[in-house]
Amino acid sequence: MDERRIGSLRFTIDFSQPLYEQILSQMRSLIAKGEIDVGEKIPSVREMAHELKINPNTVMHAYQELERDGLTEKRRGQGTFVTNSVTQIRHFKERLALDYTREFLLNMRNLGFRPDEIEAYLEKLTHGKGGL
Amino acid sequence: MDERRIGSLRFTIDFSQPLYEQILSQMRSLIAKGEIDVGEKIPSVREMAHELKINPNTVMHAYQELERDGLTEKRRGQGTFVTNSVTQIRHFKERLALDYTREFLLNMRNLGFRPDEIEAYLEKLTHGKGGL
DNA sequence: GAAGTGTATTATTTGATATAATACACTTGA
DNA sequence: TCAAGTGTATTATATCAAATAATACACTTC
Repeated sequence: MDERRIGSLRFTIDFSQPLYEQILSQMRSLIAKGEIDVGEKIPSVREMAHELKINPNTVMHAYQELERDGLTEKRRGQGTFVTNSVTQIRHFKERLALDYTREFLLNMRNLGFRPDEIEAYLEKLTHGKGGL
Repeated sequence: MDERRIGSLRFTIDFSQPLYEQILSQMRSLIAKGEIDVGEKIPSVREMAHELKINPNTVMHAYQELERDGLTEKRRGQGTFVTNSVTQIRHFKERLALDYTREFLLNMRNLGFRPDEIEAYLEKLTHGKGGL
């Protein structure tokens, strides 16, 4: 587990997942939660690679996925910027939320849980002592 | 997408995931839902490999995980059997349900959803027209 | 003892992941 | 103008997980 600060952003890298996926998911989260502003510049490929001590190609991989998500736009010679479209970001969140929820429901149903049981279980876990 | 019947069991194999993981998750589901009875014999490594047209070693991999889950017991010269312990199976379901739910909550929170929003979203999706 | 079990070993292939080194195209600003 | 900083592309290499292949061994049942 390795933690690095890049500008005002905090990144945590380990070896449990592919590096580019870790960058991708953390960047998605930062943008989705508005911790990076709309239109704001994100760290350059080279800076990110240098700070995280990984290869620029690996960062590139993550950044290309971000653009496919519609979350960023690249400007040659300038850098990579979060999209100005709040709508784009909202759509991304809706898309991913739907994916996550469907996967969760499928997993639980494969264990034999019925829809009402799933809701009850989630509620119990959410409201339980200790939270989460 | 390839579908095979092995005895009374139905298996579906594709190339979206590692083969042993597909066997593992489908077998887990069959046992968890009681579609294979407690104490019942499951297909032999060789039979499964032959029917699914894959390598016995790959089936072995999945079966070893099943045993680590506490869902099966192996008897040399006889075969692999679902555990007789209903408690074991219940514990496995509780363990996995907790994992799935925690992962789901983490994913949603990373998108900026608050706990009450997550519950509301799940409920909306579950009770919506079309189901699932 | 033959047939069917799980198990172990060794070798090989394939694809995803990551690194490395380099070069090119574009933009900005001194 | 040109240096510095951007994204991009290419080629080569290394590593590891996943899967296959071929065999052999130990055990159980009939």
